[in-house]
Amino acid sequence: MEENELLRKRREKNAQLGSDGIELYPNEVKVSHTSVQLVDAFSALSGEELALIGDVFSLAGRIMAVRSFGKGAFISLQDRTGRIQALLSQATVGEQTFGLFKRLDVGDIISVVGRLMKTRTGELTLEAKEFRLLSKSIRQLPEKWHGLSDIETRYRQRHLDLIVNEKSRNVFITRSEIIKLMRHFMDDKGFLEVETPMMHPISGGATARPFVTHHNALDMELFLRIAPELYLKRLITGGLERVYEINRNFRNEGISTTHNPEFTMMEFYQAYATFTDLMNMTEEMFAFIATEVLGSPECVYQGATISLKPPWKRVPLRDALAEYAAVPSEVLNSPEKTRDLALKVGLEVKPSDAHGKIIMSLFEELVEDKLVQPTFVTHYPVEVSPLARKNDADPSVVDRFELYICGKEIANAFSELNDPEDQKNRFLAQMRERAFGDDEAHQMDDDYVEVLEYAMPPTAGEGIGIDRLVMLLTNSPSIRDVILFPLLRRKD
RNA sequence: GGGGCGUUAGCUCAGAGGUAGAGCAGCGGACUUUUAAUCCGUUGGUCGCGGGUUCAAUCCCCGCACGCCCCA
Repeated sequence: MEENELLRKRREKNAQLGSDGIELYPNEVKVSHTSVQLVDAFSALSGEELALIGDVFSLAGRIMAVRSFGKGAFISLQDRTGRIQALLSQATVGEQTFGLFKRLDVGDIISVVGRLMKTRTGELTLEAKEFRLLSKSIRQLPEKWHGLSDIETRYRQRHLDLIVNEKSRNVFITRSEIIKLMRHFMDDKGFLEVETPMMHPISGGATARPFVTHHNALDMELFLRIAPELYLKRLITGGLERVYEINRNFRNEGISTTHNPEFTMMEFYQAYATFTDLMNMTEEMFAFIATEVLGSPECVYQGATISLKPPWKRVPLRDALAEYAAVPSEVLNSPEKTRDLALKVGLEVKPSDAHGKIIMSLFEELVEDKLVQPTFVTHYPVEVSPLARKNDADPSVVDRFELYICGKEIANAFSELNDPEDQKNRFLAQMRERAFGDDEAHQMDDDYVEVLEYAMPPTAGEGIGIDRLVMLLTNSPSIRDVILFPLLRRKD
């Protein structure tokens, strides 16, 4: 980075501080409280009451603002919990120490030890008895009032975003809470958290293009996983019965406000459950998390009020096409009419595309956006669901649902296919799709079929897109707002 | 991949074919209770990069890079 004048002056200043015997990057420091602990515990007390407590508080944090007035200065000290005002006055710390303080800069990290007091406007303030420089900054922070708003800089220099933008900080704190609550919810129901491979010799568990990598010692091609599904079902076959995994998936596809090439899923499998059970469980889980995080099962997303209070709407995919796009069932019953409609609405249809695949495309084109309140869309075509169990009454569809909220797919679940012969045939059908040029079609996985031959219990499984859920609960318009380091092109 | 918009000081933003502007930050000074502290003074720019038009381009034109939004 180019050396500008400000940077050069700071370096010179630091050299001077150093040669004056000031340690710029000392190590050990004892901190007794956080800023918010003090604000919460002592804001209600009067100055007289605070005076009785004494010099027992030590804090560390970053200087975010300085308001100096000659022989004293108020600073805003920011730590992980928030901010508190501190007062440095020459009368209290002495001329020499105050002189050192005046050489510090906004952005420096210091510790302060002192007592609590009230200013005449009633603000709780830590009056320093002593302070210590803990880490010297040589770069200027973004502006104190407007903060950092340039989107690109916020993503590329997330540390600045986090220092300066409280909103951004809160999004990631909430993200962590959401995941913690989800773990809590799953653990309570007797699920075991597991970790399965991120590097797969065969890419499977979803229809998506994988990232390819190579293991040198084994001279083996490997794929970053697009889903943990097949491994988790091996664990179900192994008798663990209830497992979940919260981790990254990687899909080699475009980037948008709802897509990052690596994203986080919570995927879980429950033996002796059906996809209907999972609908109930998902309602319960989301309402629980929203209530814990927001205080109620309602949230506002980009102006729309969303109620996560159960029960949510459940609608078979074909009925959704009728209800939201006025597509009659006689069209969906006929492969020819379905194809004609797809062409009419401008979809790209290949001659090899199966009937169910076109129905799915029509749904995505005509219905998805309209599903604002939480909606379970059920009974997807068998052709687009190679790992799901066929519906007993109608084998052209599977016992599957996708959850839509605010027009976005948030979860996908189904009763698992555990008939090894059916599974083998589904893989073969996918191979044919692949031969017709669909490079997202599922690969053949003979090892997985063999697993099913040992008998997997009837099971239902679900994947929940954590990033999208966090977007919803933090009212974030872009997935990049909820991923600390979203993928960007390199900037040289 | 296509279209639209954007890129000017550390940050937030104005600007106009003719020597580049503000606020904040910074620097120097004043000030013992500030709250975007205040007051006086002041430094700081490859106007994203490369070409073209022009006497003259940061501004107009073309291309590229990066970002955002929409579409596929």
